[in-house]
Amino acid sequence: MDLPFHVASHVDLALRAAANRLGLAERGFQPEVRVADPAHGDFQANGALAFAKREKQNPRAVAQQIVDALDADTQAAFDIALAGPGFINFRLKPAALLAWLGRYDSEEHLHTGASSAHAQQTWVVDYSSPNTAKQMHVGHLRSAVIGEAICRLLAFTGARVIRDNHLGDWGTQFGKLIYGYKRWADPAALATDAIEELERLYKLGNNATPEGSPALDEARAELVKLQNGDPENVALWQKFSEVSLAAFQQIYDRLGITFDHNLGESFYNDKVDRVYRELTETGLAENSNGALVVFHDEHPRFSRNAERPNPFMVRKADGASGYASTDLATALYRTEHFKADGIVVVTDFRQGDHFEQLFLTVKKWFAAKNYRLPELHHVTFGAVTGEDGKALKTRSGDVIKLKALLDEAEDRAFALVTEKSPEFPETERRDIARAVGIGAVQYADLSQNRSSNYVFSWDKMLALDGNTAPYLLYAVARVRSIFRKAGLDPAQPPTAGASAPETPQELALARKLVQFSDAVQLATNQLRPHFLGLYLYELAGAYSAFYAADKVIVDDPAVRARRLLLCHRTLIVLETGLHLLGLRTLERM
RNA sequence: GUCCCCGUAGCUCAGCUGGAUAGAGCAGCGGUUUUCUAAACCGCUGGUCGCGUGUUCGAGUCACGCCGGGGACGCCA
Repeated sequence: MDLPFHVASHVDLALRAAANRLGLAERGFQPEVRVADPAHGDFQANGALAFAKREKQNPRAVAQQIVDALDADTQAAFDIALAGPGFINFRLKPAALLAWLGRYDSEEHLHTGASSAHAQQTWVVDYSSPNTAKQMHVGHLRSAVIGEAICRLLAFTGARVIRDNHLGDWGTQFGKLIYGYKRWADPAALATDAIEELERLYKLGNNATPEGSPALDEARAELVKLQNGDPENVALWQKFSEVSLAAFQQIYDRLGITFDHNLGESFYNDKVDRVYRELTETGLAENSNGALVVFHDEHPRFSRNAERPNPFMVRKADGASGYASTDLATALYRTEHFKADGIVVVTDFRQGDHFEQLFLTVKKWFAAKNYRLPELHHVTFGAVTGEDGKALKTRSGDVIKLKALLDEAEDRAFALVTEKSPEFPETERRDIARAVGIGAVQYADLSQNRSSNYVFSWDKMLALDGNTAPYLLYAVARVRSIFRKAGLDPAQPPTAGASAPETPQELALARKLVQFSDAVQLATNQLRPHFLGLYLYELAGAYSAFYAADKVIVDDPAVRARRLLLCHRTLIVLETGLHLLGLRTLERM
């Protein structure tokens, strides 16, 4: 039989069919299939327990009944056993493992297998989103890294993904920047490191315009001129944006990120009037102290009756738009223009309230106007701290620039590569250092549950053991090394005549490989890339154990072919998975 | 005051819609290489899952209440 990519869903369907034949389905039987502890099997179904309890029957008897009613193909593919109070354990037989591995033999076929989950869907992912005229710093790292991984996971599972960089390119800071620029801009500095110079000019402008000073009035006048379309200031603002994007792109190139759009806040300037109008005419928004706000009275936090009311500020009392209004306009634009089925916004957890209010408002607004409502997800993440638990800073207390952080990662990785593989030519060591260093920084973010804070530690992320990028990249290099030494092309492994996995390490590795589909599904459904990272770590561990126990290049052709097959499938799954997380893989290291 | 996130081994962290004996890495102790990358592998040691009550056949996971850390709370984003 042909097992599908996602074997757990086959088990689920087979159990449902069996329950249906027994008439249990209409009484509410749910299989409850999940990946099992390897001690028990590959998958387990727990549904008989709850069902039997509800029906006041013996759970083991119910489970046995269902097992007996399973179709012949499923019975043939799995060793099936009852255990404990009524668990049904499924263990893929070696032949079935081999059949699955035979079918999913390339990154492309893995993608085909996974792509039904979000087929025909469009997802807009809003991530990174730095402010223009400033350098990206360490605080921008997580959104970029996590957001990119989520994009790749969604695309791998079949979605059309639109990467949208929602730049902070509009706001009061531009008055002060223009004020500073017009007085102190240094053309030479602008030519060499424009963004550095813009930061300097903003600081000068900010320091020169204290509260209540005439200079502040001048800066505000510059902002008003910009907002009213003054050609000189608009040209300056455009220059700031271009310079900023060019600087950001240098970072994005190193992280493997390419945005489809850079629709910043300024893009929505002319789209907020419609938001005001529709929220007012639908009665969702109201005037409060001169501002246009939305309350959500059903929600204790956002009710007008809350002890400290926290309304959603759609328009400020002075008539200016805030980010609530641009975010509302953004949600509408993504729905209407991109036809988004899902919208994902990746920001840190401190903006949780804002997005909760935003989504509540969008739901009511779209319902009132009869607009189609996409899935809305706010993907949050915790803070990055130093090993002292405090915000990450340089020794002198400054914010760490992202460029400097990535440079240091590469430098440290280069020192490691040079220590471990001094015989490699320097250009190759530099290249390896880029993949290992940047990958270590990315993977440190991705290997951990994004909800918690994470402690930034060079030693941990560059460690050669544990759940780190170097360990995973090393596993890839070891697989490739076997093919290289044997003079074989890993793109065309000689796996014909492979026998089914046999040794404990072969079986454990084969089982792990089949579970790739579960890891992808879990990581994508929950928008939590660390589930995939954890899986890859376990896979690399299973491979290392196999590597130590079972020699691949042996004389027996059937054994050699099956071990090469396992090596090859490990290679494509590891590489596919690492690429999904945004890492670059290596030939050797 | 209201709400959100976090609290699991000495340290850093996994633990998915409640499931079987709570798992890794580091640190500590002990092994493995005439054999495909030892940047590896294997074993041992290490836990009142912050505390309490409840729901359940079953709770690290759910509910409620405390304790501790971080955060948000009207015109910044």
